Amino acid sequence: MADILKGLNEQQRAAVTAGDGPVLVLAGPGSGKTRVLTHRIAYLAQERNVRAWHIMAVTFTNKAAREMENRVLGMLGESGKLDGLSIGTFHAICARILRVEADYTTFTRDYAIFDTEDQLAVMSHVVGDLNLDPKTNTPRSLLSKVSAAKNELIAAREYQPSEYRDEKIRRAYQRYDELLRENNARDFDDLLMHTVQLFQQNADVLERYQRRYQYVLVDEFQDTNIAQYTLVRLLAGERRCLFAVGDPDQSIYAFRGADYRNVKRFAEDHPDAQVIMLEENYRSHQAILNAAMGVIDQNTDRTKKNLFSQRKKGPLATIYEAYSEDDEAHYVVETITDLVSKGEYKPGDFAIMYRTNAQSRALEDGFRRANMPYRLVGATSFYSRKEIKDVMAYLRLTHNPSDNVSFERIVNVPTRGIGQKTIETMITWARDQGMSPPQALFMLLDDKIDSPLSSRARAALVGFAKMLQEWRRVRDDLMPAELISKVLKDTGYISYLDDGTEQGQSRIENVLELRGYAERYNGLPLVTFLEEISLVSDVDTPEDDLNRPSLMTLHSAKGLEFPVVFITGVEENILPHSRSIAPERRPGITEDERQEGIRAVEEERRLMYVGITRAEQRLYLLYATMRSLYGDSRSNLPSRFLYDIPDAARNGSDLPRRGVTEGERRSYQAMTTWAAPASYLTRSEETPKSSAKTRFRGGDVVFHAKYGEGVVISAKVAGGLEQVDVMFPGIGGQKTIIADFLKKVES
DNA sequence: CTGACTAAGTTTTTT
DNA sequence: ACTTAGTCAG
Repeated sequence: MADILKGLNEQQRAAVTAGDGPVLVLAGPGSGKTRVLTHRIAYLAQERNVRAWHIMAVTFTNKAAREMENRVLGMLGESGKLDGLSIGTFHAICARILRVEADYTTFTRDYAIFDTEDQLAVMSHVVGDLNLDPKTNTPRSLLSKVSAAKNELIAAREYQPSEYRDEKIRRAYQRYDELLRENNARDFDDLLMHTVQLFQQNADVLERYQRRYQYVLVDEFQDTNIAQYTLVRLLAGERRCLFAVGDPDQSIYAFRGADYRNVKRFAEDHPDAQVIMLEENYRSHQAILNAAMGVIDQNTDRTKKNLFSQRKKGPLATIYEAYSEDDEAHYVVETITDLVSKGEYKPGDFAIMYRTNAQSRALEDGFRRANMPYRLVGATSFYSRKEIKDVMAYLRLTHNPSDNVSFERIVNVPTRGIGQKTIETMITWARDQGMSPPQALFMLLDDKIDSPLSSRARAALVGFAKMLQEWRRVRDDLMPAELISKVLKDTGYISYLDDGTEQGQSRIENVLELRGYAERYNGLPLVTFLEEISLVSDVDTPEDDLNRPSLMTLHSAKGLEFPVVFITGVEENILPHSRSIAPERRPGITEDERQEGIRAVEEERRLMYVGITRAEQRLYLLYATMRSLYGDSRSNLPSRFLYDIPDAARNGSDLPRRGVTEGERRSYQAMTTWAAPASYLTRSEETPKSSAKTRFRGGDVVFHAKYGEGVVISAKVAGGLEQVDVMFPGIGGQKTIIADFLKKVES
């Protein structure tokens, strides 16, 4: 007991030792959330004699799951009480349940799991099948609607269209699900929704799992969606032994269905829940926390938290105004060099965070120029590389011949004379025969079968079919790695990649790395390998402990901490991202759209908050006055979030003034030449152009994304566009701006 | 059927 | 700027 509770504060202990009822741990950043959950598992196993078999712990990523498992093992490993403990992501746990309970579902045990790319391929077929206009109904947009519905547990036949556009979505959803079924495949959202359906439709199955999982613990609860929350409630059942840990202020995945209101729902659904708040921060010193609170306090619809730290005082947040992204990179590299040479920090103590992956480029250049090694976190994941996906498609098709997406992916890779036309003929023919294309492919092996294919095309397809048949024959006798070797050899895939370029070489290395990785599955069935690869985003990076500065997006910084943190590109249009502030710039939007815009900016604010709170000792916030984006050079204003940081918590560059003072407004107003309303004009003056009403008039205070606040001098409509002359004190000059780019500021 | 050209569209990311 | 999807001549 002493061991497990050692080093925990009173609230943390209360959480770890809480009784069997529902428990909600609401905790700030750096308060030891995950630690509490880890200790809770060890406590249950050791002190309460709960068999590990009865415990299910859900984490946000696979990596977090592995780390948690290791830590629990470290705490009570020798007692060997962890048999059967389930730690993993929702998706991994659901995938396994669906496989084990396949008899209760309409999919076979061998079902494939489709990732985003596969999903897009399926949805493209849907657009074709339904003759939808791909301009207005892109596969991507349809998919996001379907995914949102699934996340809310709305099945295709329950989807209620409320307007005409939704009717198309409903049909697309239906067709999409049909195609998945034909492929014997589920997408990520299905894993969750189908598991919920399995439990809802089979009381006996649910009861079995409720008996098994008597303790359900969920980490990062603010990032769960409705499906996940429903699942957790079903499992907890009458016992309601739910233990959820989260921080609504760190919810940054709403864009993919996470709903931080689950936290509120949990409290409402469990009125007797024990709610434990952890506010003490063990990570950062107070100045950093004050900066973080200044930013997050601007969000509405939240419970205010008072973050405090007993750490000794540390430096204030430094704001640096760079000229450009190159200067930004330069400043980062210089600062690191300086702090390292003083012996205060080692290279691995630094992290550089940014909103978008595209921003890493200039930083990488900077590091390379200075000959400083760095670590790039995330970016293109190993498993989303083309060459890896190709090889995986071969294995998946071998395992599940109904997988049309994999079939279409590699039927002509490397090129073997099977072109678009042949594939089309083949698919049409297969459909006419009531078979899947891969099934039809095997039919071609029989000479007597008639088909509309040319003899050349048929010969090419037969060659491919023979290979596939051979792989299917040996798949149970070979280890996964051996099967990969055979596929590579039979298809000549390696020489296909070897195009003499460096890129080709690195692709070959990647494929060989995949084969090396598959060695770990020696003795395990192919399906285990396939399933785990589908549910994992990236390979273990053994260089994780490399002593280098890390570059990452703010999203991938979640859960991490570093002594020194730089956040770059803290600018309007980047953080908050232009897409999230688009609604507030657009005039004449509906109330719903406006609310949507506010929600989007609040999520950006939480992202900024997550970034700031990663810092233990030093925090640098950078913005550039000039930055190249999509080719041309643009300038952004410093992010609104910077202005929310209290003066007492920051030093460095002074932020440019954003507003218009009363004195400036009056003096600029004196310059105004009113655009006279139409009623003031005589008939002769009333030309079609000038009679149009302007939205702005002299004296209005307006906001422009680039120049900040200004005062309208005059406005006129010409060529169908409202042109507004505005005086901007921020730049000390006058500009003519199209009205659409201006927003009225309430004064 | 393949390689070369052109147009379009650019968040965040884990599963 | 840069990738990538789609079109077209060889």
